[in-house]
Amino acid sequence: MISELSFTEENYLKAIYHLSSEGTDSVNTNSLADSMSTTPASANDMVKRLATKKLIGYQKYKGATLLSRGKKVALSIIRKHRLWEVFLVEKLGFKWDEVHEIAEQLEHIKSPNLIKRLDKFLGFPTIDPHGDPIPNEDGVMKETIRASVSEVHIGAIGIVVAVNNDDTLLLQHLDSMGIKLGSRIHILNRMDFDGSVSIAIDDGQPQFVSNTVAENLMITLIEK
Amino acid sequence: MISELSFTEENYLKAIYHLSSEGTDSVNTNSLADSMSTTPASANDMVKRLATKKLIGYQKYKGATLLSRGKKVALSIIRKHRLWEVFLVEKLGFKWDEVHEIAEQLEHIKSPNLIKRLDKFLGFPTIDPHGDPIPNEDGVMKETIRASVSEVHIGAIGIVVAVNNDDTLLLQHLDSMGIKLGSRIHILNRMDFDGSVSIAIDDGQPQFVSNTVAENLMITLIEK
DNA sequence: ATTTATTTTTAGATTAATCTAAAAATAAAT
DNA sequence: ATTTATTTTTAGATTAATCTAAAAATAAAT
Repeated sequence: MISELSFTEENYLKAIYHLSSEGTDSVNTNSLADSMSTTPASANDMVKRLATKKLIGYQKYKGATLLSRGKKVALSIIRKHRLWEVFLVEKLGFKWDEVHEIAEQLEHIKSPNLIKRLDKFLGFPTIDPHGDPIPNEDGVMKETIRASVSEVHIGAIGIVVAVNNDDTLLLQHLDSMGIKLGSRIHILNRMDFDGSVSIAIDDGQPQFVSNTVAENLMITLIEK
Repeated sequence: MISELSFTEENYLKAIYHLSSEGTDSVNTNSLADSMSTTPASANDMVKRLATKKLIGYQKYKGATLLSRGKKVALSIIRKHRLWEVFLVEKLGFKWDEVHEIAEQLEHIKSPNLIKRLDKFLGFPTIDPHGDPIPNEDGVMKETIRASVSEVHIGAIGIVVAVNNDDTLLLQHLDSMGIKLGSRIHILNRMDFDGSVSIAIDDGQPQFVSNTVAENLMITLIEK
């Protein structure tokens, strides 16, 4: 068993997990400090502490890597975070972009039983409102494929996870079409001559989006 | 506005609130330390800190009393605690006696919006699964009347909040009748000659309990 | 009214988590 | 191959929350 960790320790493990899944295998002190909004000195202290607890591997000047125990903790935090986000959006009616900060707090509640029951209450979701996969109790999660509407295959279905552009006009256009983060998009057809795409939003009527819109609209593919 | 308080500070304020509502107006260091499972020295340090933050009044050797700011914090923690308990029992199917520890953690989540939405989701409950009243946003709560089944008026409805006796036979008897903490009891009739009482448990069929049982069964009255 | 017991406070330490400033090690540039 | 820049680590401090042991104040007992 892993002895009680502090919120801070849990947050560091989560940060190391996220940083190491973004390419680099070994997480260096500066980027860790950055991601935790603290100083390299503090990050270094914490890395040493987590290493003595055998949660991460660490050699001076060589960065940190999660050990299996640490990875298990990180994934359980991520699982809790994402399940709570589903709860906040689906049950309490929060919007997609309001839930992160609250889930950052809720993810540290310690009670395995609570999470089991919450999971059941929510109908065992496998994806969170941001389109990210929810690890199961063993830390296993579905791989997700993230792509723009301009590049996915015809027939694909995905959840809008980002708009690669914060142009107000584009955002207003998406809004008027009923496209928002979390919308379910079905790719019906693509015109070769101009790259415009025919899509159905949340199983509604087919609509056209221009190539420019399609390029900026990021989705994660979900299984049909 | 009240600056961010630590979990510990919030817990101390809550403890002071509970201790001062149990009779004594001014809470002495030893009982506070007791209730926080810590040493008088620690409690004394915290009392001094809360006093400099103007959350409590404190004079050396004279104990602590909540100031209005401190009382407001204490009541908001209690509100959150009790709302989460309702959630855990009614939505997640926890039993009455499993929720306290989890609610102790959830009560410290900071997001007024979350609590507003949770309150709505739960249907604006005014009483928690233990029969304790839930303060509203302004810290106002219904007064609850706690009495034994042997003394309340005919027609009263209450929630079982305690059994004044830990005799195994009595507990087994209650169990076999389907009476547990949190059960809703409707008092139908009382026999004058022996004090036995006819009750309906959770809107079920009328059943008789002896005067001895009735005397030991504590309920809080709820509005009809 | 003293003595005795209890309660409360103070003094001094400890641990987790943080910081700044300086030193040491590594990586990049000429 | 040195010099320069960057990254990482160390040293020493700080704050919150805790502790033990001793001192001081208050309350209870004779």
